[in-house]
Amino acid sequence: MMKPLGEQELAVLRYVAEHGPATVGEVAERFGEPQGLARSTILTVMERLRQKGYLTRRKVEGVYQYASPVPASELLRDVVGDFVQRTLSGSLSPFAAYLSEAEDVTDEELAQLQDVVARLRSKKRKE
Amino acid sequence: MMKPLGEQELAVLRYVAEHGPATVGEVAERFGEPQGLARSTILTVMERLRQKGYLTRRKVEGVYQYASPVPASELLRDVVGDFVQRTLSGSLSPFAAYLSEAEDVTDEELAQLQDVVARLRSKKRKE
DNA sequence: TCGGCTTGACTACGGCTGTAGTCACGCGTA
DNA sequence: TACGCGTGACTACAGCCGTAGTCAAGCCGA
Repeated sequence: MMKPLGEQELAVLRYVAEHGPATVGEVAERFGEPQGLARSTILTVMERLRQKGYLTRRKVEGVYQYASPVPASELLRDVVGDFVQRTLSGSLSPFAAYLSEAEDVTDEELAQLQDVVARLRSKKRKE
Repeated sequence: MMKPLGEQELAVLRYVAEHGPATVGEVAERFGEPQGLARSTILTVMERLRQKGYLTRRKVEGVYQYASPVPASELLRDVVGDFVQRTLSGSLSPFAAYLSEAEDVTDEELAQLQDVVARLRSKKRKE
């Protein structure tokens, strides 16, 4: 079970996971400010993420550098898994239904999906 | 934008959407009790869902029958869409990543996915 | 040396969600 | 008729999350 993450929390976590180790000041400036978030807000969120184990920090030249112990891709994969389990009770059909209505699937995403479906099929055959 | 739904709220909504119109008493008995939820809890949740517009009700022989205005499948599809937008900022890659690790994809789900990917491809070609 | 800016810890507060108690009302039965 | 039971409205409360102010300490430049 993942500890639950709020929407904003995840957004911040993603930012940190994607933009390498960063200080609160950096995140506040580059991520928070554009969205009108106060520095203290970013600080609070990051500290909560650390408490939940999603971020670690290390003092470098007097200031804390925060980093995600897992890469962003893995993080998001887990988030999706959690969503499928908790919210869809494990069923993938709703996803398929969503996809079939989805408007803007990029070529790349489509290719990824196709690839993964093909892989699942061959795995299935082997079983 | 969907009004946000809590996890439990969605579970109840799903139950009602899938098991036709039902009274609070019925939902409490068949859905709530097995999970140790008090009748008043179910009532509160259902009323909140109604306030948010996810449920409607109609008095039938003195008692309210609650129903979902949209079928469960559509509901879940929208929930997925909302998740993809809000949480993944519209990107499908994390979902592909999840799938490639997924353990228990049923034959049926796989078929659905394959189908939908094929459909997306042909649609793409036409554009 | 002193004042300002950066940093970090603490505190706060409102809203949403999960959970539930309580109370009043109406209907059916004893 | 009086009581019990199902039903529904209201109230409550704790936890989590989004948001932020404030304060103390340290560092750097005037």
